[in-house]
Amino acid sequence: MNVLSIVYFQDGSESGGKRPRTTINAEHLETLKDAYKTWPAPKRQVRRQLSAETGLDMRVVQVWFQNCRAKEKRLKKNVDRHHWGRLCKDGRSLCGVKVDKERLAEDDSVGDGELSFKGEHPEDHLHISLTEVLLCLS
Amino acid sequence: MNVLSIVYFQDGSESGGKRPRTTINAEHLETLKDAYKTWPAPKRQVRRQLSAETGLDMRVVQVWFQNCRAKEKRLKKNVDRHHWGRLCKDGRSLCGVKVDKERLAEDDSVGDGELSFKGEHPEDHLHISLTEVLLCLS
DNA sequence: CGCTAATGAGGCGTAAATAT
DNA sequence: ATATTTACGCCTCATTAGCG
Repeated sequence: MNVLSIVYFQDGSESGGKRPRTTINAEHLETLKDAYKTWPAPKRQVRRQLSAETGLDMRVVQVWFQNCRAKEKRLKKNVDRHHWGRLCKDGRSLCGVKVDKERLAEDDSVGDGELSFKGEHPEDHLHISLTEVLLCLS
Repeated sequence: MNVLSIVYFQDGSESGGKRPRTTINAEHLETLKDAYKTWPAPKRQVRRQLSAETGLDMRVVQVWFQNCRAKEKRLKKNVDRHHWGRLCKDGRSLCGVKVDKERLAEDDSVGDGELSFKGEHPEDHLHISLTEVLLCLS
């Protein structure tokens, strides 16, 4: 049962219909993420500052923090080995990444929760944490 | 609930029918391929720029990139190390994944072009190919 | 013919909207 | 504030169809 809601914009004017989807670019993201690190649930005043800084609507900023908190929580659940194990189960794919259980890593140089890549050339080598991968894959 | 969308053609006319096949000439191709080299999956803003630059409809540009990626993938059998190297170059981040060149994998059990994950428990272990990761990250 | 522009189904991520 | 749902944009994949 969808109801057309009245949306109050920053300038005080009101408009019918939904707020158009905002695209948060990399620059905005940097500012927001930075703020999030030190204060994941900022009060109105801080949000106002962020809003002015980025040019984003205060409501947009608020929703972003809400979603970011939700995502972080979701992510923590994902890191739970049970979830991870479930994703890998039976060689099912995760975001197109197929798991090959027959070829498990047997070395000890790779720490827990880490991914290592060994390419043909040294500059191709890579070491990232599982959390980062999940962030990327999520 | 799908709704038949109105398609706006290049000449400005609109119709619910099919879009006539666009002929992408050599000049367009050069621009697009050039852009593709540095960024195979451009965002809306870039596509808009390309669209304005060539005179092609934004949708046409988007489809071209989609088809181009599909073609590249179709043709690519083995991993192109240059592509990988370019992505990791200078420790830049890709999709939020930071590359730590200081922590290269030194074991030999991980084959070329492969990623290994070693978790706390055996069932958490994972082995995926670089191609799959690239596909996922692309 | 081969090549490729275009389509449609289906999935994913996430901003926005709504419910609790 | 959190939890859930909805809507949108973009992607892939398989197919279809138009042009040289």
